[in-house]
Amino acid sequence: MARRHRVATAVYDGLAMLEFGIATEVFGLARPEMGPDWYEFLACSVEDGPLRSESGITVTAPHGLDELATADTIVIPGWRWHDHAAPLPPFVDAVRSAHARGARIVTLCTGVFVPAAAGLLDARPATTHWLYMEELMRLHPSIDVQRNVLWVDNGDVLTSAGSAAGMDLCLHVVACDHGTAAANSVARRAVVPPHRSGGQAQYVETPVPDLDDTIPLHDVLAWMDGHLAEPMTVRDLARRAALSPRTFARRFRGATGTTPNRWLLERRLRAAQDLLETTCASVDRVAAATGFGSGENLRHHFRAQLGTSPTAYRSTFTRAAS
DNA sequence: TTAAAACACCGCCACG
DNA sequence: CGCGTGGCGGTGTTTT
Repeated sequence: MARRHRVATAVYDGLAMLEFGIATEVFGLARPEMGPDWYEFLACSVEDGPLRSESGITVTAPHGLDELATADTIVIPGWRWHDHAAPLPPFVDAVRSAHARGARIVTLCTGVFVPAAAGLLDARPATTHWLYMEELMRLHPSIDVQRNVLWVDNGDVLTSAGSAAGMDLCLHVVACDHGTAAANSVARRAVVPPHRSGGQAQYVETPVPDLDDTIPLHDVLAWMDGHLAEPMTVRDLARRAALSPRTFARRFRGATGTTPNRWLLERRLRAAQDLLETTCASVDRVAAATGFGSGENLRHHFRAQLGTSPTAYRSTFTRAAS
């Protein structure tokens, strides 16, 4: 049996505790229900102490920089507020060589400055907290900075926006490794919403909207979630919300950061993935149960959004669950 | 794969 | 004036 997937999370002076905590929550908690192949979590000091978090709390970690050489995934929480231009050279080198031998690099918020300094993001898309985008573009002009997304997945280097978006990225990583059902289970335990896609806006226009305005929208959102299998048009949804189609579309974007159809497609695909992982229903049946109408249609979207076919996707999970 | 019909999206603008 | 609304139509996407 292969050794467990090792997730090394970097600890340093000026550590952002919330983001470190997100990595701990997702990868570090004991999860016997996930079976023996769950992650091995290593907190690694990448410089000599004493190390203080950005809030002044002193931290010590049980592992050191050398563990990065054996990690399959390296998580880099928010980097200290100073020193964005040239993070610790030994740390940057360790990240570069880990990446070169195939390790996956996952950054939260300003953690992006480390792979950026290592040259791993040149001419590639990446994101960070909106407060630091200008600085990232200035220090690394060749990076294709994505301004209004929650996270970006390049396969080998994954970057995410402000603090809480790190949770969405970590859940995405779990979904890639263990399937959406596993990611949903982690999300449920952490009591966060199951999934926000990478393309979702970093700041929605009305983050804390007044109740009067949004309850109808929330009702519609919940209704959509509960009726994914049924055909629905924007006109229907607008009527359900007692708004004109034009206003409904605008409010929808304001509240969710996407358009109704894209949101629906996300949800339907998620549901389809879930059914493929957890049932043995035929592709046609899965398509019908998730609102795609026909297997052909499901295959089309599966390929466009996820780059595989439903059957291939399922087989990676049925083989892993032995 | 292509074709065509239906639908979604969004800029534009008049209206209250 | 500023602000949200909602109808119109061009363009792109989705479905069959």
